[in-house]
Amino acid sequence: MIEERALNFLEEIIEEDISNGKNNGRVQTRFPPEPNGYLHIGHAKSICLNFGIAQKYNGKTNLRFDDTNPSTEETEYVDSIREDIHWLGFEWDKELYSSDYFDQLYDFAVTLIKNGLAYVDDSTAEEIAAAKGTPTEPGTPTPYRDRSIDENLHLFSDMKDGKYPDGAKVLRAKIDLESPNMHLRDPLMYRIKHAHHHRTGNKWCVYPMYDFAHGQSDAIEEITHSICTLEFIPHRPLYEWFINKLNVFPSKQYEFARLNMNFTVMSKRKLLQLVNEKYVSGWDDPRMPTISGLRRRGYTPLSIRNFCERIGVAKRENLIDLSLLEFCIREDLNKTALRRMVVMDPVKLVITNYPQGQSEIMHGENNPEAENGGGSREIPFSSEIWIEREDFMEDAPKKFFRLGPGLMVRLKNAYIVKCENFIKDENGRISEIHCTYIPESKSGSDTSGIHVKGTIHWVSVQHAKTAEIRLYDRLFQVEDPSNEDGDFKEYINPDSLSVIKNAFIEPDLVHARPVLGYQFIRKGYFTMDIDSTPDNLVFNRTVTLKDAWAKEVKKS
RNA sequence: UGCCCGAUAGUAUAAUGGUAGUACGACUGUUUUUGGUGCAGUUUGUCUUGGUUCGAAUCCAGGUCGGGCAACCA
Repeated sequence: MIEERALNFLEEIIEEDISNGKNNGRVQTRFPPEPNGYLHIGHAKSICLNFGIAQKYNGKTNLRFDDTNPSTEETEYVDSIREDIHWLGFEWDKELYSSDYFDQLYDFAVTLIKNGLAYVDDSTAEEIAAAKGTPTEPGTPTPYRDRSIDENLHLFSDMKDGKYPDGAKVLRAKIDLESPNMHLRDPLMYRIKHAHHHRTGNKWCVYPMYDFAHGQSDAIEEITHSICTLEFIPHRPLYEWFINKLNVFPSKQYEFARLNMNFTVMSKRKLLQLVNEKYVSGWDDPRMPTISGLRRRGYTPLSIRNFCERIGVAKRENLIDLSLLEFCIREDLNKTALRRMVVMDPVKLVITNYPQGQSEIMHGENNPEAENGGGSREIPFSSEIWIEREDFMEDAPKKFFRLGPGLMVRLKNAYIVKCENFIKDENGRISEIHCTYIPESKSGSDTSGIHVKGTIHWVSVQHAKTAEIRLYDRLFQVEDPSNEDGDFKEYINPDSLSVIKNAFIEPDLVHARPVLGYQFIRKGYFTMDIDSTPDNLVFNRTVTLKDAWAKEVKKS
């Protein structure tokens, strides 16, 4: 966990409320997703905020599905949302649905009608929009605004009873058509939708709008602090108007700036497009900023919670650097990931003075950050090994601390070798590197007195197994795809996924398990993908290691 | 050209009238059997113009810039 930090503005408000004895010091929050898509890292911010605040101030958090629009909502999404919140490490108090309150909301609407504060409007959507005016011009009443209470009561009842087709009528609050706040210009409360609802089935054909459901749901649950994102600020007066006119529990709404991250998109609508149009394999594609995508990519719940802590909470728009998220996962995985050796772009290295056909067992620490190295695993060594092609250069520059003619390196967990020769194929490509090894330089019992600058990873040819490795990069080529000209999908990074079919892996990795994080030494952090089978192991790259050499190369 | 919200290093976020700090990034150096990790250090900031005050990032006024608001979406 992160050490103590200054309170964010919401915590300041809450501490003040508590010290003023507001709600008897009770703190109740809620996380209110609409089940019309998968949760993403932006939701994680909201989850950590709502659940975190409740934990911190001895309160509780409800999970409430905001399911007032039957045409977009599905139980698949409900299930994924529940799973993701649990995986992040949070437990909700009550699991609730806005649809639980449909009867009560209907009664609220009737109450408002009876008080002359709501009316049934037969106008079309276009007519209503036109009569609302514009931000700079006041709205005008439609011909139905002054219907009698009795008529409104009957019409609304008939709406509920299915006597009208979709769109024929709506129920509107009677507030102020000239308000500078557009949300107060007689907002819609109910619309007719003859649609099947994932929970209430065909019971209803009228459904409340968000604005008539959200605040009252908060009130019913006696939510003390209703935390939402900035775009709902102009809704707050309406939120309070309903609470006031209905004389229900006075929940208070507070708004913070949603998370934006560079090189990705964060709207459910856009993410759904990527899924539907097959730019990615699904909501849980490891390139997606969804919780399920990050999970499959190898991110840990702790890393995401730490990230949400570090980005802070405020009211100004922000665009968070992807590098902070990457820092958080490296920080966590560095402490826990098992170190293994994998060669992805192999070239053969032959040790000419090591007896052919002979092999020996080396030992490698599981994790140098852990106590006692986290234990060790066995690594077979022999006279022919695979190394990375990029670890050899025919004309090595001065600062290249790897292999080249006459150069020496340490083979990780094994011997120091010296390059004596190399062979090229007919295309001029290096096909084999010939080295001699120094028998006294064995790891752990090195008496050679030789110090080399570089250490490289390797896998014994004779003992190597293979695996499929999926390398991921940022999904978009530009920092803020939504803010570019044209369709955001034009900016998808064509190299966001590259697959290596037959990487050579050290034998111990056949025991790899999903969920665990691995560090393929010098290559990055990896995790086993759900597509993996014993016959075809598949690993996803979670994130690369920081690479000072790559920077050096880039500079020149 | 209405109403609302906001503006502190490259990116975020503190300082709540009294020394502008922290994290990430970038850059140095150091350690290292991962060019990883660790450690040490450097760099860069209060949108603007006035005002109040002994003192302003903070309070006030004007301006500038950014964002939001006119879905039978949430």
